[in-house]
Amino acid sequence: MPDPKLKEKRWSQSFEKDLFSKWQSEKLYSKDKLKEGQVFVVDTPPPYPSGRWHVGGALHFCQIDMIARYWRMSRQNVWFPIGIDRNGLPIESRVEKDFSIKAHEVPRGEFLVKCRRTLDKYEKNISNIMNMTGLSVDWSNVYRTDSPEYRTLTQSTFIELWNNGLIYEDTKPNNWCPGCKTTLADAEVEYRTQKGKLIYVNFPLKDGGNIQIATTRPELLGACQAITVHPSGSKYSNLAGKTAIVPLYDKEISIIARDDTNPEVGTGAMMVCSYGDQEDVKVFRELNLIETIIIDQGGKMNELAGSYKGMTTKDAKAAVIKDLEAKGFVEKTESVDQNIPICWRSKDDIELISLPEYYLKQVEFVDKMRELTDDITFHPPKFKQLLLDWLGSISQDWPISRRRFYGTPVPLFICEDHGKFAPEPGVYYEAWDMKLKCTQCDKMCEGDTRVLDTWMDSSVSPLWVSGYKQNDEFFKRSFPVFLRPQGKDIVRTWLNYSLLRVYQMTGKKAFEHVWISGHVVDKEGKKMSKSLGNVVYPEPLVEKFGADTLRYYGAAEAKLGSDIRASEERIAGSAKFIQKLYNVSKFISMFDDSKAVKLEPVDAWIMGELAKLSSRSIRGYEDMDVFVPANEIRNFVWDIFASHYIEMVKGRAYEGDKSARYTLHAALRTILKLLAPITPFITDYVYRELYGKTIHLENFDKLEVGENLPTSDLIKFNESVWAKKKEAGISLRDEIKLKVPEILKTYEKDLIRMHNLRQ
RNA sequence: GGGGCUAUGGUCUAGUUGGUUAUGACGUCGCCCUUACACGGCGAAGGUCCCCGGUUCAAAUCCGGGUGGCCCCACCA
Repeated sequence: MPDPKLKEKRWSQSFEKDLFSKWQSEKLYSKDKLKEGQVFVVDTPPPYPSGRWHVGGALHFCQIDMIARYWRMSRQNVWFPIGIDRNGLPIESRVEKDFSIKAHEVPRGEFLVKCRRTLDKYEKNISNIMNMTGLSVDWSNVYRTDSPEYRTLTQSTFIELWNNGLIYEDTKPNNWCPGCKTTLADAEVEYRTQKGKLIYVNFPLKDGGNIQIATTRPELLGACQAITVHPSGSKYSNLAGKTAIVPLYDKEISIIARDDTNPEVGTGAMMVCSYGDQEDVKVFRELNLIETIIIDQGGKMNELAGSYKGMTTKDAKAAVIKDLEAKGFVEKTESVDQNIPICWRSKDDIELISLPEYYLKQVEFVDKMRELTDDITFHPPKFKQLLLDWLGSISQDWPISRRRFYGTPVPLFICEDHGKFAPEPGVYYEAWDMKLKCTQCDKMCEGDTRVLDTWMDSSVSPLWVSGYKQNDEFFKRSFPVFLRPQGKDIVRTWLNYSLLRVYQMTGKKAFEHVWISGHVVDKEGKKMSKSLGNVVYPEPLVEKFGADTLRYYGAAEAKLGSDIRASEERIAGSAKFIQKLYNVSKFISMFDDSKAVKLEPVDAWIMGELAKLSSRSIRGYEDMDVFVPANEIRNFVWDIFASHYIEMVKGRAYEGDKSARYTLHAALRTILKLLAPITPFITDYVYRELYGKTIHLENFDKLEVGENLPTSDLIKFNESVWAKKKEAGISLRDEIKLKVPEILKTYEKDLIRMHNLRQ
């Protein structure tokens, strides 16, 4: 048996580290390597370092890397940048937790330093995992959204929009998180279901009698300004125009007829308080009622709540119910399921409070956004609907200011005489900590103390990575961005806001393609979370199985758009394939490569099958679903190439047959290249050992698709011979008397030898 | 309340425009160290393709209804 060129007995993940440092020192993925002409930019999601990454984050980026690697081998000029998203609430709540402090209670500068250091710490964890898993990263070009340069871009876009009137300030009721003490956008609101109490309260009428109201928010009684009833459909319709008295507060309010009060719901009469829900907001605005805010910014009752002052809303609710019951106002109490709006970060209950905030116009852009989506290819197509659903639900402009600290400062300054003004764009303004001369007088003016919603930063990432306002020449070659890959959970935020912002700045769609993946969940299909204790971390898995195994698992486990259930058992299964690939390579490495010659029939057959494999795999890659090539290649390598072709051709290969040796190597090169985006380590290892250069700068082979291939007949025949020998109780190398069927006559020579057939 | 997605052997998963005995993996059970590989080879068992109805010569695949799961939206006071 000839000596294999591949010396190692088996593939070991310990070879991976070496290869990764080679890639880095050879600058394989460097931005400088880009050539003239169009650049295919991947708007890689900048991960947020506010905690340890679980295996889902790692697999998500591996998949994105596979796509980027495919396009790099296929279209060459691919820019795959890595950024880190570092602004906003997540890091602030992390720091508040880690240091047991409240952001509002420590000096701002000190708090910012703590945030930055904590970000650095968690960022290391992420970059470490990115390196371990073999991402094709150019670390010399990493960007951070909290850098002065990036924040300058965010501020420049803000200033331009402000000057164009697309950003305005207004005071309107908004989602308020009492824990974070800031306004939130609708996209930052989540919902929690809970059992609540529906209280039926009798409101006395001024003229005698009662009107009954069902409410889940009795603590808001003090802010009650009206009662509405349907004008005709309700038993209370005839009370419209009368006056009722608010229990406990002895305040007179009117009963008003409104078409949109559903007579079927509750008692048919609704109390309107500022603010229980969005419906209250609407009624207040339309009826011009005077707003009474009885919950303060910390989520506690204020003096307008009377004797309940200082209580949390929860305590106040209990106290109010008790008092109502004591005084005989309560008719009955029912238990109901409620959907409570909560903060995406702190999970505190959200209250509706009005404060002056800055808004970016989005309502008037919704139709345009819809139009843009028609010109973008979604992978998988079905997830386009996620975006359309969200667009359909947009009913108000985007509040973009946050009363927080670690974010891009609102770049506005306030002149006592001339009002607010925006400075010149193109420079970074730490507005809360500086003064600027008014544009119309000599006064030095204070800057706004608020910061921008994080999504104001991350939504311009497509502009940043394509060189907008930094490098006009590069921007021309790379915009619109070729691909936006992201998870389905941030469609309503990152995707939606990016399309909006980029359209507002450029008048164009941000992306040609959008790739949206499912989640990685635990083995029962549940979301991973620390509180459930079901979090799987990637580092031990990489150490145990290697990056290629984990990556292959991430590609082959589920079709694009489906969730992946993390399972160590199944990762172990992927390791087997990596090992199989190594063994096949090692076998072929026993033989010298050979020039193309006239191929023997069996060799021509496998080249035809290889061409089919190649075209199917590439079709999968072009659809950006790595599931397809991963499984196609596996099935081919294992079930056709190794089991049948290699067995058939072995004899000739040992004898030095040129056709066999050429075909073995040609097939191996094609297989390795097709697999290189998914398993970049083992493919590069073998390619370098056997062919003397890196695989990652190669192109895919163009092969002629074979037709009328005898594949199924060959497989069937081989299986029948194996079965017969087994039945006869003889070894596979023993001779057997068997005729090669007519249809396989062309392959007779190799078949006779493979099975030791006696004719 | 509305909408979307989904439902395939013990577990996970494929199935392009409907077409002969439904894919593969993991696991299970036999037999085998056959000159790349025992993290292997060969073989086997295991499925009413969620349920009901319809279209069709023909449906896991299309249509309608139902049930379960996941997700999104919404003003149930």
